[in-house]
Amino acid sequence: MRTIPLYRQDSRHPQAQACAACRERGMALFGVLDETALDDIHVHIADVELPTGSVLFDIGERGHALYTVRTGMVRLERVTARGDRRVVRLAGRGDLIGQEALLQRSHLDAAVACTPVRACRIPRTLLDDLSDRHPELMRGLMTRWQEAVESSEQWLAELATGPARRRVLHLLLELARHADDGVLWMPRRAEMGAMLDLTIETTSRIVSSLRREGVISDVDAQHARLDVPRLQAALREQDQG
Amino acid sequence: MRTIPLYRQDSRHPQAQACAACRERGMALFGVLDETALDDIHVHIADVELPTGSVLFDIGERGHALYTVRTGMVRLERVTARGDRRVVRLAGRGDLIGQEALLQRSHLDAAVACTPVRACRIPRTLLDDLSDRHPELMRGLMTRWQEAVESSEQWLAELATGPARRRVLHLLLELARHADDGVLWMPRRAEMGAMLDLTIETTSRIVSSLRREGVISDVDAQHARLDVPRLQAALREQDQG
DNA sequence: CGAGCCGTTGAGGGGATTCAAGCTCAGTGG
DNA sequence: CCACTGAGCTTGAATCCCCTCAACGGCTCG
Repeated sequence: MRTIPLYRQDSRHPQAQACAACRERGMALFGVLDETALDDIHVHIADVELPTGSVLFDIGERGHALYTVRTGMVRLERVTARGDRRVVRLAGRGDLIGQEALLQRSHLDAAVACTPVRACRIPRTLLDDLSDRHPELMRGLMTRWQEAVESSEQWLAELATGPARRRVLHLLLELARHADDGVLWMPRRAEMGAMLDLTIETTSRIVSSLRREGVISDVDAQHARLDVPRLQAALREQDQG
Repeated sequence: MRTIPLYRQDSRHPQAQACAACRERGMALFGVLDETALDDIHVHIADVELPTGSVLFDIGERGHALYTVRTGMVRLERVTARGDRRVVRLAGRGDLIGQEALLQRSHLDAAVACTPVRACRIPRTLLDDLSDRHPELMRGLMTRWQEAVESSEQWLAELATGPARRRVLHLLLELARHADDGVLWMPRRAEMGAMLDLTIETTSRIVSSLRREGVISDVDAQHARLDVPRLQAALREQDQG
């Protein structure tokens, strides 16, 4: 296991430790940079803490920063031509959001904290500079972009397709991917509705029935434990029967 | 209006003319390159013609090339966990597809020609080389990637949301964006179904009724003319009433 | 001419929405 | 202490939309 150099451990910038921790997990965008380059950038990156409901950026804003999510969940949502909210993607630990800021474009969707969130705010100008001096960064950026495409298409294929029960089951799978200790975050029914294009009532009925079937069990109002084998079984029977 | 230099007009590489034409329209990925650089790349790029139904790349393939669509429509589709086809995006003139090849990743969705297609096949290795020597290309690449994200999220928000009629109307709008002369390509009912997650019968019923209402009128089996104002009106009434 | 594909239309059933009522729970103030 | 309130969740009943099953017509092609 790599250890953090001493001079970095008690650095004047607490951000240095945050960046180093990310690097350890191999999830940092700046993982490819060498240590001296890393030391330069901490000052520009802010580790922000956001309570549930905070807006990282809003629709139409000309973005000045990108964010890497460190903990918690962020939803990316937009307003349809019809006028209702539609969640198009979820971002969790390690995900990069707001890339469009790099292109000086305005955001087409809003990023809202679904849970308390810690994120690293990376100014656009920093990345502009870095990408000149460190072209090896580009590959990481492209990878993040591709991951956004894949995540969005995955969402379309599994969470926006088929009967309501199937969509809820797949949402639970998706939420489980982001759960660290077996306990997953349960969105409110209205939020699940915005994610799956269902009404509050339908969502509630399905969640209740899954609870009765033992697929999920409540931990508290916002968290539940998931019985993955049962969920898989439910999905199989759903997809064939 | 810019004219193509003589030496390029009767170049040994017919591709030179194709590339120049794209550049004229400002849609070329390589638009930022200067002319000598352009001359170098023609040899590597192939202008391919594909009949309806051709597969540009398939799910799971390790991609070796990217494609810019010059004419026609390409659908990007994948197979859901449930086992059915789901179209997640359409690509038309000027769109770049298959970027994941750059990252040496395998394709997560298949690209299939919906109509006769002309496309430029750009080998991965060419772009690898170019991005070293011409870092200004990166911005264009990132823009294309962002466009893929936006297109996929747009698809999710408008074509996968709400009642069937609304979804069909929005699909027609999307198809109209790619129509050059007021005549748009009408997919088969089964394809529209795969795009909107509807059955053939439901799709057929809605299309028929739109025809009766005068929103669309057939040109031939595969093409129709669209009355945009009526479509807009139909959408308004759909979304409010 | 029959076979097969595609689109259309009908009838019936099922699943999601709508409308409505009741529930729990936290916060508030009498 | 407890009624009051409002927000969020649940459940029921009726309606409507979409799917399923089925039949039929137009068209191409062997």
